[in-house]
Amino acid sequence: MAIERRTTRQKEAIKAVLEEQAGPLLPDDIHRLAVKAVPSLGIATVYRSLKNLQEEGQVCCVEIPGQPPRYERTDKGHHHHFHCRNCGQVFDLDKCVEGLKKLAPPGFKVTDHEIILYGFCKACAG
Amino acid sequence: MAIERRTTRQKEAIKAVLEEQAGPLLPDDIHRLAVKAVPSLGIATVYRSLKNLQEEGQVCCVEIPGQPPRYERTDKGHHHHFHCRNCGQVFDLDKCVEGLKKLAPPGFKVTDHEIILYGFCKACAG
DNA sequence: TTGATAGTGATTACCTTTTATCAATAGGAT
DNA sequence: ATCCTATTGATAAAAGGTAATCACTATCAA
Repeated sequence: MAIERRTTRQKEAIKAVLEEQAGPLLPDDIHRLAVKAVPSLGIATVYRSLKNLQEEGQVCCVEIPGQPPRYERTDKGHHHHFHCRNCGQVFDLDKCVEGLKKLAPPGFKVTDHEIILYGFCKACAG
Repeated sequence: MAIERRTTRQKEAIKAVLEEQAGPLLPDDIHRLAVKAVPSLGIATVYRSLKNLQEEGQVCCVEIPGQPPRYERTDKGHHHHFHCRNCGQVFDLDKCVEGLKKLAPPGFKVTDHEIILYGFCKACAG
């Protein structure tokens, strides 16, 4: 039998943080935000909950090269990311581009792709 | 005064490996290949040489999300990478696409970008 | 309300990649 | 050939992020 899942304030707080936020968050970010709702929340619970939410398909992992994994909801559809070189925050980009598969050499099979833009976000560019 | 640099068989072997290879390599890959020329070569020397070559601008770092850094020559110009989901090897893609800056929201300043294609290389797709 | 047990929090252990250490080796100018 | 010292190789240790441990707490079916 599968393990019985219980509803806890901790899990609800973590899910709420992920619902509210537009872009992907670091475990530490999630912890810092969710602690406002549940002051006793420990970082270990954040990691455990993220793992469970991933297994349940509610959350997925976003990796920016050279940085630890971030997490976001899976219900946002195909999109990419922008990484601000000043504040370090990651933003969602809802559009994509054409012709990516044509970049691969003949004989290569492209299954998916990743696009990351770097620069300065609105707040940091001003 | 700057530190006097000496030419050694180890450095030459590491540089030769990077010259020969098309795509970016892991430190372990470089070590495995360069050991053929200098059997005594230690992994520490690979890391040291890569650091020096980076400072000298001859080598740069390529990061695939979720993987340790790879290294390649800097003289290849603007290009992107393909990561084979079967053999794990990384290949260079010499073309790029248009319209990337248009993906960013108004007010964002895009300075550079990264494109990574995933799938199966010619050998693994066959 | 109670009891079985899933979940929590603090901490330690872990894993992987990278750097520091240090005695020994080997460029290369003289 | 000699000397100075940059470089090396083996190893230990660091760094960063994540998972395991374990006693305690809290959920929720009965």
